[in-house]
Amino acid sequence: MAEEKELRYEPAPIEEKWQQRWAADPKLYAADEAACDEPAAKPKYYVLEMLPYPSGQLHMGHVRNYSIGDALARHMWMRGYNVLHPMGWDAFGLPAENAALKNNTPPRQWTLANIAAMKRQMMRLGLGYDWATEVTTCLPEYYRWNQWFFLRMYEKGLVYRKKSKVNWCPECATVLANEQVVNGCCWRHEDTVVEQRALEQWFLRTTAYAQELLDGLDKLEGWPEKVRTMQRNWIGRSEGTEVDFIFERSAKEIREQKDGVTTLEGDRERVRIRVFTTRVDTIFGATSVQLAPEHPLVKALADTDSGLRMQVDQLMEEQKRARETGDVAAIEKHGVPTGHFAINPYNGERVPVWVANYVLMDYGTGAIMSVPGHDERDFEFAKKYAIPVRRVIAPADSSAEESPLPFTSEDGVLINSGEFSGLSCTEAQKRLQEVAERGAFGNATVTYRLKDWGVSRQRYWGTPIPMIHCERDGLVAVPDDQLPVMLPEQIEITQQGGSPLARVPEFVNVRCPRCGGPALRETDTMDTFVDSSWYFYRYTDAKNAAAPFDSAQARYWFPIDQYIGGVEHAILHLIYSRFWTKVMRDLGLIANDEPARRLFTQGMVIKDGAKMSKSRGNVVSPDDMVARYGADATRMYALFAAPPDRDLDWQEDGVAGVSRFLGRVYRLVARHAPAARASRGETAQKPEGLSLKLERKLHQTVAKITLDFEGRWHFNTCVAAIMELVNEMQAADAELASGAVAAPILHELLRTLVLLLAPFAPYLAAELWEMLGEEGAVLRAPWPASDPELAKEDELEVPVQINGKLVAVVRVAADADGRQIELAARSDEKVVARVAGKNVAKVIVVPGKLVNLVVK
RNA sequence: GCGGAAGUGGUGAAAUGGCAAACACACUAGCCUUAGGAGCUAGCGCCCACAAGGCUUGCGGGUUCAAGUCCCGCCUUCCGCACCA
Repeated sequence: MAEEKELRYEPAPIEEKWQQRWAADPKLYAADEAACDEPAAKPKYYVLEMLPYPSGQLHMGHVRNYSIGDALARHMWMRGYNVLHPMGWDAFGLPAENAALKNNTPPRQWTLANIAAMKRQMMRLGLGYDWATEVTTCLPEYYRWNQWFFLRMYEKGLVYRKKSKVNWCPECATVLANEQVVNGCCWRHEDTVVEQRALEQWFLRTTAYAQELLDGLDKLEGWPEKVRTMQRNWIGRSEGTEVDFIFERSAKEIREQKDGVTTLEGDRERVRIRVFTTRVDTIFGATSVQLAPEHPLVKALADTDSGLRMQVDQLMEEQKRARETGDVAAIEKHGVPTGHFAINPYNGERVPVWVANYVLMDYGTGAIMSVPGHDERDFEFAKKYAIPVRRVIAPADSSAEESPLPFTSEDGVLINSGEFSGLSCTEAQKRLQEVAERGAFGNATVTYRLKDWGVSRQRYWGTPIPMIHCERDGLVAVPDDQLPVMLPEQIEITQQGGSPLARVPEFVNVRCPRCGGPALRETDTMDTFVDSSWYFYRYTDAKNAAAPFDSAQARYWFPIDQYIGGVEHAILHLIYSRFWTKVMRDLGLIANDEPARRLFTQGMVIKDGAKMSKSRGNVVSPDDMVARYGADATRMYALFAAPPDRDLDWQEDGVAGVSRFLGRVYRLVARHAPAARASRGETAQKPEGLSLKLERKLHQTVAKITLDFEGRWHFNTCVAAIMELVNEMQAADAELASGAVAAPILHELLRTLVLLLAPFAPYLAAELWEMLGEEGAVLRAPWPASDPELAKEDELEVPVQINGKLVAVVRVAADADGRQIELAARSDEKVVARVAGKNVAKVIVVPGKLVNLVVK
């Protein structure tokens, strides 16, 4: 039959046709500028997917991420919202420099070519982005605002410089990112051990917002609990006490020996060792003080004690090696006695001062009091070195008197603690803090694990830090009117040491903006997380040449209504962006406290039970899928195969199945479109019979999908629901062909089916929309409403159980009351047979659900 | 070690405490012919030759008229954090 051939579904020509039409209509996915003035009539909706790194190839994780976001955006367009749905490129970063080394292609050229390739892939997938707002972070139009923000933070005291450790590969003679350190060695030179070098680095004072970042999490109800917990742990607030132990030697003595200036705190007569503890209630059990190997006092002592020096170097070496292999908790505790003593300010007890490899300089004060009786780690250490273990807390329930040490619970009572004996742990903590404050040897304090953000990178392909080093004036900020500090384009990337920028004299040698004398430009560039910390604000006003964005635009669009991306960004990107938002708010640029109201983290795409990776050889290319099955089938499969928050197992047979389904939809609509078209304008009569049956299914499907878009997001079951609807319509195909359903109803059935399909399979929906003779974009057609009257069944099947076991199913009217349902159940012959001769003790009737007879 | 998530057919999965396995994939049988990566029909958790019937949501308890779902204890897998004082 000739017409059969015409009905064959071939995605390629359809998708090509619509891709061209959409490309010719740049306003299609643009936000409605006029809507800003009438927020009540047309509310805004900002849906955002995390921007990709332009590697040159989309992977399936991207396809999944963008299919979710695009379905949501399309749905919201159809719901009549003013939608902002942008896309951009996280375009700075190391791979561009590596590619430059490998292929001798300049990073900019390599990056822009990758962007072009990926943009093509996105367009081929039919993703509805407003390309007029595209943001590319490696272009000066964007990164100049990174510099501008850096200067604003510098003015507010949120930027500072300090010496800090970096990973250094002696072979590459350059700095490595943490991810480039593999088992303590360089990723490119697997036999070369990475060193820790101390360099002057730039820092952003994220800790200034630690408390607000923590408190804000409670209000982020639209964020996954998992992400909020991860951030809480990362910020790591802990309340405790700082206490000064008095070192037995004076600063003067140490200074004399050292023949120089010490950096010790409290440069008075006595040297104080400040320790941080969360368990000041155990302080009468402190039997030693432990210092981190990098502690300034250790340095001072080691300067005059070469034996100590050697041993401390050894400890640092151990810490370093452990940090490199990532197995910090597993290293054996190891320490060195300094031979000196310190005095516990509460009881005057003289305890030895040690240096230990398990004490960290960058947490708390870099010194601890060691209480082996009530701390696991101190206990392990004390056992090894025969340091006394003393019990100072008795368990609250006295029967457990013999509880073994270390006893770490706070549910206890102080003993052997002088005047504080008898107090509970919590009471004692309060009292001891008061005493310390009165005696000026300590105070209650809060410590965070969160550290300031080191943003310096000794790299080429990043935002130049806008600072100048002048011999006369010291550090001088680049004035705003000299921004952007341009990244030089003609540059040779080599494997030589240090930042490539340092070898470009035209870049480095400048005049001091203050005194006009010769000066050197900073050659560090910024961490790429800076770029992604505020890019979503730029989308609201991407072309602005006078400011990062217009505040009114940002106020209109923010916060982001729905942010979608992978969990792997749960901490770094999402903390940095929250930090940046708070800084921008304090600069008066925006009104929101948080960047995104709701966050969704989608699951990974896996294949054969493992994450897709080149080394496993289980990578599926999106291009391949699109070429074989079309963009619609590829995207729809990504939504159908699993709920969006779970991992998705990629099975090509499944994509083929979705493609076959789309073919059935295509043929179904194509077969009946002529009849349906003919009815346009006619009003439908009240449906009955087959018409009612199909209408009912249709309205149930609309209700289900609408509800899911409102929050549950089980798009896999949405697709399944559409399949059920199509199956039911197809089963009635012959009757439809013979006119059993009136044309206006047939028209509504097909038209609504296409609307339901539009968020998931936009190409096919557009094609069928046109086939049905509809005008304009499906995207602008209103989302269908479900009529509850039509969706309602008039008869229900009610299962009947006896003692919880299914025995029969009876049909009753949908509005039957409990009595009627029970009657129907009890007159069923199977039920009668089972109940005969027994006593019905209880009858549970849940109208519309089931009947359960409790029989004895 | 701490924190979190998940364990359901051959596979991906579904199920406001109320008929477990919807919807697909794979498979089996049949039909069709333009022999296609096509279409259509039927079957498809396990046991029992069929039927009748029985069993079944990682394991063990509990709550309930009723548990995949709630509670307690275990096991396994995955993810995050990990000497944070």
